[in-house]
Amino acid sequence: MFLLVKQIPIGSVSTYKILAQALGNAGKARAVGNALNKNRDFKNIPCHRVVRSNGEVGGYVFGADKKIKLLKKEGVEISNGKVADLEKYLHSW
DNA sequence: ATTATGACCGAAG
DNA sequence: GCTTCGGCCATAA
Repeated sequence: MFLLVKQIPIGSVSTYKILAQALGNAGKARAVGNALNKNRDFKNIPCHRVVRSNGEVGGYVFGADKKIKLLKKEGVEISNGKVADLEKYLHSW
């Protein structure tokens, strides 16, 4: 799964749900988020590009605000703690 | 083995 | 909009 997250290009995001599907484990989004949380290999993995299916940024080890800032920095529009246009920035496999 | 927790999701009220 | 609930799975104690 880490490889998948690593593949997310700059300026794009993905959701826990989609990530789960990409792994062939639809409906196991919770496990995905859990894994990211525990591992938090921000050295290798851009966890900040993974958001909730409803567009909310979700959580982040260093705080959701940092996550948002990073995303905005990469060109993803965030408004009110949510991705402005999820469809546009969504990256899926 | 069992229990509890969590960066989740969808449906229902 | 909101909250609650049931269901999912991985990890830790």
